[in-house]
Amino acid sequence: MSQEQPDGEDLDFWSFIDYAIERTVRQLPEVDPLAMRLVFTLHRAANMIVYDLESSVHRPRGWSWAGFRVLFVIWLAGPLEAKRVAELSGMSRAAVSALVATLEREGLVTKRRDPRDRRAVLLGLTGHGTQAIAEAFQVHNAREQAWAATLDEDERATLISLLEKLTSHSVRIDARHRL
Amino acid sequence: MSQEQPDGEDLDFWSFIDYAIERTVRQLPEVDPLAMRLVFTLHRAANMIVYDLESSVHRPRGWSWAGFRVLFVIWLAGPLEAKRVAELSGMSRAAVSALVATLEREGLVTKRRDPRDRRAVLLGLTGHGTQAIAEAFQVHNAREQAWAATLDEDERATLISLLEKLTSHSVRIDARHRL
DNA sequence: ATCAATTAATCAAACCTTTGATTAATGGCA
DNA sequence: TGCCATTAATCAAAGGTTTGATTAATTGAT
Repeated sequence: MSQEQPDGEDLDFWSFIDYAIERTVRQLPEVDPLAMRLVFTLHRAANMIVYDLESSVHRPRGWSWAGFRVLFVIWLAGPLEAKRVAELSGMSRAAVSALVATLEREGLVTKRRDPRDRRAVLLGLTGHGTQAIAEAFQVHNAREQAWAATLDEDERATLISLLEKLTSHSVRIDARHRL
Repeated sequence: MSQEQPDGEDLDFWSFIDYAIERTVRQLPEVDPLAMRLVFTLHRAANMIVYDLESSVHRPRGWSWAGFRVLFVIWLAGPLEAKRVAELSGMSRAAVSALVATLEREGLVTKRRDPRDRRAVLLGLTGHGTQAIAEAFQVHNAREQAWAATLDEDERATLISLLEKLTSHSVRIDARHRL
């Protein structure tokens, strides 16, 4: 038992993936351990970075990660239809709608009906919103730089390139995406 | 205007990042475009894959992505303290607590007080839960393989290695993490 | 010109996540 | 032994996300 089945209680955040792969492959031989490790590690990395950025930069400003993403899109590309904001931030229209209600309440975002299409809502930033996102983004990017500094310049470029390859081929496997 | 400031309304999911970097660097010269692109692309990739896996594999089974992650941890390492489940799945104890309430209601997970430490709750899978996660994981991994097939074997190994380097050095920048 | 199909935003309901607080249990130190 | 600090799970409150439904507006075909 002690050699055959290592006690799950001894596992920690870092050791889990190796254990998981070993156990899974043993139980389900047709499982692809490399694919498993790839998705697990990618999800882990993104989660860790997002949690760090959100808790160190955005929450202290009263924002959420999602709120920051919407503010960022509107800052750069606004005023913009809510539908487009949803697309550019990778969220659903319903999520943007609920989120914008919060951001509007906080005096960061403005909403008005698009005169050219009465179905559509145009989202813009208030003066305060513009100032706040410009400031926050600098702090955010400084933190991004701290993370990116873990890799050298070549590694960064490689990582980006591989991730871009991964995402751009999503159409090939008909990946589900938000509407 | 037409050359100087491309209309935000022409942007789509794929073109946004280039536009965002160009615009940001122009407004805030000290911004590091590579770090920006790295974090953006990583978050995008993880988001796309998770959304695809969740909507194609887990939601049809009545599960959420988070539910799947908890079931997976308990399947492999359980029975296990809730605290440990939280650590291995990268969630907070409060999140696991709320999630397990749902999974227990669905007859997938069992909870009992740990006789050795009355504060702790031991989480295990029901027979049905065990069967369900084993089946779901095979479908899940097949989908993971579809994603991973976008890259060749060497690229996969490189990507994993870079992501692992990125995450393991989180301690170096004192990254915030869940308690 | 009319109608049906499509589109945009929001709603409803359920679930997931966060922080800090709460309650109960444990461990270590004096 | 007793007390205090720490620990574990849950609670409370607020907010974020999903799907399908709803309401209103637009578009395209006849």
